[in-house]
Amino acid sequence: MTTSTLSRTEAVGPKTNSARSINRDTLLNAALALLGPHRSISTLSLREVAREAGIAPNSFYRHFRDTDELAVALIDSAGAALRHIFTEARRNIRPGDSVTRMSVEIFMAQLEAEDQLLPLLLREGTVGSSGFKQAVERQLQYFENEIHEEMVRLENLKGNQLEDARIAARAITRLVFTMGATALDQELSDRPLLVEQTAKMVRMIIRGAQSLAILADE
Amino acid sequence: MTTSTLSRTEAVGPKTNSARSINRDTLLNAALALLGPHRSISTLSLREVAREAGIAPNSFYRHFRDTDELAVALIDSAGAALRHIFTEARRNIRPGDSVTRMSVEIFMAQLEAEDQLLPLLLREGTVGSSGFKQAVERQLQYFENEIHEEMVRLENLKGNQLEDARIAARAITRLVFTMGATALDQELSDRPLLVEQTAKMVRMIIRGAQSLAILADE
DNA sequence: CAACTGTCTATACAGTTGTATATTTGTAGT
DNA sequence: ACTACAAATATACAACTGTATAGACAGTTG
Repeated sequence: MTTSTLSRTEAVGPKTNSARSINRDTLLNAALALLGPHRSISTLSLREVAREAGIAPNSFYRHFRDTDELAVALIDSAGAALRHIFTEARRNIRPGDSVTRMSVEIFMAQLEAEDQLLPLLLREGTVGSSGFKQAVERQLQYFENEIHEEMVRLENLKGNQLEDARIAARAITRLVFTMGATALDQELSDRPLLVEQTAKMVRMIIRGAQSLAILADE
Repeated sequence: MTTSTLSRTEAVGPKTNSARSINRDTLLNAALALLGPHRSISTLSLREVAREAGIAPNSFYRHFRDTDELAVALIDSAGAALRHIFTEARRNIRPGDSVTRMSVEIFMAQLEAEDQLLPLLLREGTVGSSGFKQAVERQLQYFENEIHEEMVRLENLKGNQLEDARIAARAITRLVFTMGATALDQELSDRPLLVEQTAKMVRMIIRGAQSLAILADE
């Protein structure tokens, strides 16, 4: 799952290494295991990851220049996996269901998923090296694009116009991610309420965007 | 400025210490100086702060249990100072001005303020100890409350009803803070555009909230 | 003055970190 | 089977961390 974006190198694998070969993915998984649900990537040390992966500290350099490069790879990987989950899940939505609520629910469900990929993306937006922050930003923009497309598509069906759909999509992305991050630090029992609130927020934005568009038409 | 919330202890000051006395504030300022515009609190070490403040490492313990306690104090202090700035600035808005746009502009202006208090609050929401994250959350809720009050007040004037004003206020707070954090990592020249976008997002939320309220009434 | 107070410092220690260097190991090619 | 080579390791080092311990200093009390 998490390996999909990183298989570039292993396809060219020069040696048919022994079964216990060490790739970038081994290290990524080790890092993921260390992170758990609350710890931040920036606190990972090179030695710690190497230890977890069962290799010597220096072997780390064969795969990543430093922990920062690993962090970026982790973000890219998590983002790709998540987007896959989302597009897959959205394909199965039956017509008539509330798309926004459905999406928010899928989103929040991922908070508790075993792989802990979403928390990764939620937590790490604002700290770290600039390269790292750019990686997170990139992933957010992918989501933003998908939401944008979805909005345009739906509104075309309804024959309405959406002014600044781009901005609305941006607002929705950021808002949902922020609320998700908030949810991470709260009790599990509070989450349904948060899902409800977040869905309502999203509806506010969509309706507000429509309303502003109508005004602009007159 | 940043000392307002922390003057508890110094008022009871037991000794008339020599002129170069070391308070919590001295350490807070040292930490602030080290942080600069991009560095995260969590990377501060006890020794580093002590060095910057010009005291021995162990003296740190006289004022804070650990760097985490200092971080919480820093957040509380920054939040209080910022809220003061905002309420002050909002008092001077002339009737007829767009409150939301005005507020967003004030907000974004604080991004470049010398004290760097806002960036502090924007950056540190999602990482760190749970105590620290709660401190940030607390500050966000203060802002949320103020926006809520403002919304209720304005909508009373217009005779409209606001459904879920609370949720709308929450959405606005989180969204503006997130967009602010995004702005921090972008070129200065891009910021006016971001201000525009963010203001529009806020207007979407407000209008969406109104629109949903009207629907609920029928 | 002497004793006591709280504040700050100096020294020290064990642990961890990133990385430079040299060495071993396992596999492929001829 | 022997060499060549890449991958992984072992050892080492200087820097830094948080903190334990003990001592120096100034100000307030008796």
